[in-house]
Amino acid sequence: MDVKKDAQRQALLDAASEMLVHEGPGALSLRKLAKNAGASTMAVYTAFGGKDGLIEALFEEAFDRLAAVQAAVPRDPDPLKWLHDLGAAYRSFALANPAYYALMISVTMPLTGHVLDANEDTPPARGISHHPAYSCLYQAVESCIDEGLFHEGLVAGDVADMLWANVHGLCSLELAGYYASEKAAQARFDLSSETIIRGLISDKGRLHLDRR
Amino acid sequence: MDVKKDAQRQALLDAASEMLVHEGPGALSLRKLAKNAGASTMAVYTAFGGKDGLIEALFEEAFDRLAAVQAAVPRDPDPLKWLHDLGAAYRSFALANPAYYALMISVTMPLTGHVLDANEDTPPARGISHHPAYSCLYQAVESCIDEGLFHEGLVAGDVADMLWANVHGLCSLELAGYYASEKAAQARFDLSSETIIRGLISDKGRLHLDRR
DNA sequence: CAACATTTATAACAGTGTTATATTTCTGCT
DNA sequence: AGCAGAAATATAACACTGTTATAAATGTTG
Repeated sequence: MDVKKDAQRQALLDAASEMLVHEGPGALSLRKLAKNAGASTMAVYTAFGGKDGLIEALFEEAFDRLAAVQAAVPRDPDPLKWLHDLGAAYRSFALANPAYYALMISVTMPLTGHVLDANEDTPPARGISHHPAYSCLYQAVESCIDEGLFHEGLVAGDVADMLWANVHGLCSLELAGYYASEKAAQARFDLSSETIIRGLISDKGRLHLDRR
Repeated sequence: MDVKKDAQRQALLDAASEMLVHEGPGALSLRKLAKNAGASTMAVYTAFGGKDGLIEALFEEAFDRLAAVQAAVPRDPDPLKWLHDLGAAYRSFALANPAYYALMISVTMPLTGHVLDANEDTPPARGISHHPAYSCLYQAVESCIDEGLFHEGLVAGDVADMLWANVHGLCSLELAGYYASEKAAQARFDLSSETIIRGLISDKGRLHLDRR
């Protein structure tokens, strides 16, 4: 019965998610999880192959949630506005789900495990570039380029990567408590997006910006 | 004898640093550390108060190393060039010391421990804004503003924070393996710094840029 | 229905950080 | 100097962790 197996797997995932959100990634132990989900410790091994598999599953769920948040952002006719709203939604997600966000970072930069060696085969970009969580951002950038709002020669993927890295840096520092207040963090966020947009737009984009 | 105590403390710190660099943060166990340093497990408790204290000490050492790298960057007469070189040096540090860099991130965003609650008192910005590792960046931005290269109304601290967050985001994603190659990562880095500078400079700054 | 495969539960194993308990060492004062 | 008292040590125990072996129960298939 695949349905029963999937049900148990989902129950474990839900319980793990609950523990993750309420007690943080550090409090996620297999024994407590099994107790909370009303299962045995071994269930985690048959369903996920071990703790790493469970973390990976939670990692994917985090990205799915982010993708849902990004997809829910209204596609403003002005691609620059859309781009801005996507960034704000990203930050909202990070602030609303700090444990998930911490998990997303921790898995890609494994602290509990080992440091990535140079000779270790890292899955190419972890396939994030092709994840739904990324596609909205990519499309918004593409729209800006198609409408000639940006400078000549800019490649959508490069620009999207840059924007992603920027909001990621801002959010991770904010969650780490680097900024004195949420207001200060918001100010950094606004300044960043404003500055980067200013650096990207061409003269035509500037015209477009004045006109709206 | 304080000198003896400090010597033992330094020996433990050196051994921990060695283990951190060669085996990653996950392999740093107190028992192995004590064995490597030729001491007892309790020595870590008398010297650092526990593993958290040790991690904190390594964290401070990481920032000190970063500060040294930043301070070693030649202070180019052109503050924009200086700013660029500081960013490049930051990335070099992150790539050369991935374990230390991972530690810097992990402590500020405690994964092994708990997630920061809203009611938890986070030391204001962890005092990083006043750390030597930050001051070069701040001074370079200040120079740009003093020379009128940037737009009116920009505050040095805000701009420095923004730049820090940006390079941090880029480096952490690069170390996480998000980019297909080092060349791709370099391209993102160049595009980012170029775009942000373009977004910051005023018309006078543009003139300055053309003239050099 | 019987034979095989899979998934459970229980317990054991090898680790971890931390703490308790003596023992030793060092410090400071008369 | 010598002797309290304090501090640092070493050893072992404790409560945990993820993982693995073993055996019983369950499910699947010919």
